Amino acid sequence: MDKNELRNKLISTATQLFAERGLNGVGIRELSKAAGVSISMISYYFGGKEGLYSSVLQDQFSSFEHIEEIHKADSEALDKIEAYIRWIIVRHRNNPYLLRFYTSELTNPTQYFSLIVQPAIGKVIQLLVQIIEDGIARKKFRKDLNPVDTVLAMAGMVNYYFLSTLATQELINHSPDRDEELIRHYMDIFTKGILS
Amino acid sequence: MDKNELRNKLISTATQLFAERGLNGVGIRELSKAAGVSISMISYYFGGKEGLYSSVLQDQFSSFEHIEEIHKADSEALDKIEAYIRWIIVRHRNNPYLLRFYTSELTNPTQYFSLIVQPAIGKVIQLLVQIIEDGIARKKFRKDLNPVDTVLAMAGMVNYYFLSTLATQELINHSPDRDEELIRHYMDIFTKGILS
DNA sequence: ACCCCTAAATCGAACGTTCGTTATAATTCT
DNA sequence: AGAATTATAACGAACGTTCGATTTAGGGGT
Repeated sequence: MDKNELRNKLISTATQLFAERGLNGVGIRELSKAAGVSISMISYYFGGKEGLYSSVLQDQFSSFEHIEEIHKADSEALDKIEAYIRWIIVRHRNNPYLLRFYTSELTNPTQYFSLIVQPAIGKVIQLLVQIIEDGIARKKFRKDLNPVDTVLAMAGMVNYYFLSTLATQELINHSPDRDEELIRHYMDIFTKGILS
Repeated sequence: MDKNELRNKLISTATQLFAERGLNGVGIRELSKAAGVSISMISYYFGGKEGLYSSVLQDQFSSFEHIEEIHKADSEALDKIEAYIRWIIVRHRNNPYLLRFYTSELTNPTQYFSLIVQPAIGKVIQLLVQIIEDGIARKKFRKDLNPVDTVLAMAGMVNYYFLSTLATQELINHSPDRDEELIRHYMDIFTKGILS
């Protein structure tokens, strides 16, 4: 048995339960039972329930660190934007729980927001702002764009698609099969607008 | 003293506390003390803590019922879209707590989601889809738009601006003074895209 | 090879606190 | 008088943490 198997089992179980019902919605008895581990292991490994939550958060937002990969050396601003949209979608597909922690921390920040969440989000936004500014400087994009607003518009479009899943299940097909179509569609709207 | 003053005081206090810390993050002792009301009144008026939460939810999403006002008889699709964006912004300005319940119920639905939240959101989306479809039919909008995706893109842009407030405080000014600029800017991006 | 010792890992029980609810009696208002 | 509201206490259940005991693994002495 791996030395860290128990630790990892706790984190993966906690990720699912905290995501589904929130930090205060899950007790450590239920959590440890679901993980098949003794209740005391939570304090032993993480210093307590809050420590476990912070480890979960750290794990969830660690995916943000690889955002630089969007910068494919010699690609154009538009390609980078598409790469970003693709990156968000892949992120949500690979980790359906991230959005819960994301919105939960943005609307009800815990003490770990400024240490874990804010830096991760800030890094991405900064990078995207640079891409937009670059596009404006090269006269690819309109020069009257506010870079930050523009970035939020783009990020909002994509993230909201996943956020609204529960409310739009009967209106559209959310299956990954449609992701490519979605990317093309959102790129189209974002670059050319909806006017004919 | 109004007969309903106590009831309203409980709802407004609960709205703030539930929004800030979630249903499970607030105890009824703290809640009743903050409202300046006896603890037994929660069960007396609402049948318990959950009942109070459901009343808060109902109150929060009641604002969605006046969405029809966007339909100014003889206005164009574009004007209706701007009216919607304006309506969202006013809604968030008037009630800074709504977004918390909105995202919380979308990512961690309680038993009241399908009764209160889903119908409210569904109604708005349906209306917006009609607007887009109408615009397409009148050849104002591109005919290759997927109406639902388009609506989500628009709603996402605006809502995400408010959702991301905590993470973008140091990047942009979120004061209402800038709302008109924001509306013009988002209308611009949404209709004409970012390309120059 | 065997035993001993230690440190880490793991366990389940118990602790004191807080939870939401309910009952009761006193008080205030109409 | 009667209704509304109060404060308080009690209830069992659940909470997060802690503690002593047990198991496990490995190294050193023989």
